[in-house]
Amino acid sequence: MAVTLSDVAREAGVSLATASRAINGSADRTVRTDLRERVLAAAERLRYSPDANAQAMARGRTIAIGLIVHEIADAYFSTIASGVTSAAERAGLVVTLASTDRDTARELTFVDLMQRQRARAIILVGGRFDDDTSNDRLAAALAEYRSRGGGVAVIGQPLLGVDTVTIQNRASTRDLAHQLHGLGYRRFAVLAGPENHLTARERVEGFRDALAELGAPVPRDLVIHGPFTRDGGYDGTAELASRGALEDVELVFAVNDVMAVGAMAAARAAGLSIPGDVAFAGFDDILTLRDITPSLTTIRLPLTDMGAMVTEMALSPAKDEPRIVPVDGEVILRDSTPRLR
Amino acid sequence: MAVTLSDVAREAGVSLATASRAINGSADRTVRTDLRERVLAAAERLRYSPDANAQAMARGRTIAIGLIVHEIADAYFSTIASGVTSAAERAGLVVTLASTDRDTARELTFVDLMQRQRARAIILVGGRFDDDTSNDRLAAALAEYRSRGGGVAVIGQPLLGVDTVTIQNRASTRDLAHQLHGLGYRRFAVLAGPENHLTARERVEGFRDALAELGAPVPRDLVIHGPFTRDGGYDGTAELASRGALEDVELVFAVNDVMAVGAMAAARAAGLSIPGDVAFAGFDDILTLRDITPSLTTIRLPLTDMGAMVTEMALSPAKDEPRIVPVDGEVILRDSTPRLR
DNA sequence: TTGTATGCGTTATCAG
DNA sequence: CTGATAACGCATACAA
Repeated sequence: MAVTLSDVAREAGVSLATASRAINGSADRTVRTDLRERVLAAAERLRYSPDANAQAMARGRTIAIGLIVHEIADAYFSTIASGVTSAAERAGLVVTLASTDRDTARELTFVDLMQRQRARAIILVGGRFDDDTSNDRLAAALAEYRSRGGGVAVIGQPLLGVDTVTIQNRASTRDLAHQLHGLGYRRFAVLAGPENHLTARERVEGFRDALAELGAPVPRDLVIHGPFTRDGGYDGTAELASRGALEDVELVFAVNDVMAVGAMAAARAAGLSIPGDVAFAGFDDILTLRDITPSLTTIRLPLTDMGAMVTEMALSPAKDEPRIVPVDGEVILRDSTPRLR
Repeated sequence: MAVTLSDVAREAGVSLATASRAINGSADRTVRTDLRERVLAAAERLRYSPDANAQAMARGRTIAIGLIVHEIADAYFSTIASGVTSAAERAGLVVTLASTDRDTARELTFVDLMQRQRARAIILVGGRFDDDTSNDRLAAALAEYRSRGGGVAVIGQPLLGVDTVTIQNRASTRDLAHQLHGLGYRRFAVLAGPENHLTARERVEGFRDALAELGAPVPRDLVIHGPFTRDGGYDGTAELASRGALEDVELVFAVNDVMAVGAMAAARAAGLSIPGDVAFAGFDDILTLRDITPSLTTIRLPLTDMGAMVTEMALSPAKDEPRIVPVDGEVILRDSTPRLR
């Protein structure tokens, strides 16, 4: 059925080996021009399509890299994914995508799957959880994958023993806290995300620590935990509103933008005006932020670049100690947090 | 280096064939229990990981499906992609992702790439362009891929000769036009997207035709063409504003949501209030819409479901005529288009 | 039920 | 520079 390289060779009147060399045509152009052209013509005529699986077998390496994200429909992840696909294309590789829906068990399953696919590298993106068991399991799986020659790089916390692009969460939210304080804000609430989500936790800690030092601590009961999603932001704010807490709060900080955006929707639904009655700030600077009103103060992350960066790391050797690449967030003040006093 | 099935067989003291049968363990459980267990134990001990490429060769089929989208960072595509990855996971398949940046040439390249990967199926999502040459070329590539046993399904216009999930663009925008007319709107402008983009064109035509029939035709100079992106919406609206055209216009219809959202940002930048000075409507009902203000009137598409649907089509036989599955859009009236008179 | 032998489509080794 | 031929890792007819 399928036309193979042997067919091409026969059609061109050369040996299999010559056909292979002519078509691959890599570094060693050790094939006579007329033969090469005959082979190429034959391939064209027969509509030959090399079998990547067979090539992978013979060569001992594939052209695939695995990308594992929490949720591809989320703007944060899809933007990073865009950076990954671009970098992969540049490197002549294809990316195999897996979306775990934040299920650590599924993460493990997908690492195994990529392993079986003999992917060149695995890229894992998404904050880790405070769960030693699952982190250790994952670290072990990745270590084994690496021991078999695969490359690994992660965007998240550097606790998997592999190359990591890590966001300076604490420093960024400290910075944000200082700037907001400078604008006159003193009474804050925090939509803190899941308690065991390390990214969320770091962001909260940086924010609260800085504010405590500044003499404007965030009361414990104004730190609301919930899902790291839009609805998490919405529900958390709805809860604050129903408690009447928002009347005393000047600014709500959500640990990521989608939460902040959901939070603003909830505030509006509760009849509050933004930023008149309450101000908001987020984290990530996802692209869709440009178009929400009022424009949201946030911390910008170079998401696409991070995708490209993590891809290059995953593909480069680095045999020694795991490399840690810190990424700074840049505070962007916008209309959602006007000067207060 | 790598541990192979032969290693497992030797370790378990059985033949290669038995080891294969024990580990694959498919329909025919034709291997004695004690042997099977010995093999499984050996595999576990040796940390055996089957080579998917070798399996693909031996079996004659892979477990990969190819997904080609215009831009994975776009909410429309990433939501569909989410539906595809879910459906693929359910089917025990992995998805190889390619983002073309709306480049038809690259689309062709990726089809070829998926072909080489011997992907089980190819899913192509994104509106076609009015460009017979590139469409024909693509159709030919897909036909060849199918003739080699691959499945193909598309979300877009049914002009590639393959199974297609097609959005009822005309009917949907006609419906929208009627409803807006019913709300009292008479003077419209349209952000029409690229002139050669078929989805954009269909949406514009349905909208304009209906309005013409209703006696409220959209003047040609209020139909602005531009990119199918957020910035396309922004720039188109900025142009309308700078021409002073928005003073006479009651409602701006953008052929997709990201354009509408960009358009609203531009209107605000021009000092207009929404919907006080001008109303807006979009198309797609992307998830992020929930959180923009005012909430945007649009036409809802079941994006995730469409992703699942197109995956199932691509994976199912259907040897006869290409199947066309129409998807209806549902008009959702929101705050951006209040009753006018 | 198990084992042997062959083939899958390429690349790479090693002679000519 | 070219051509046999042996891998690559696994599945599967066929034989035992």
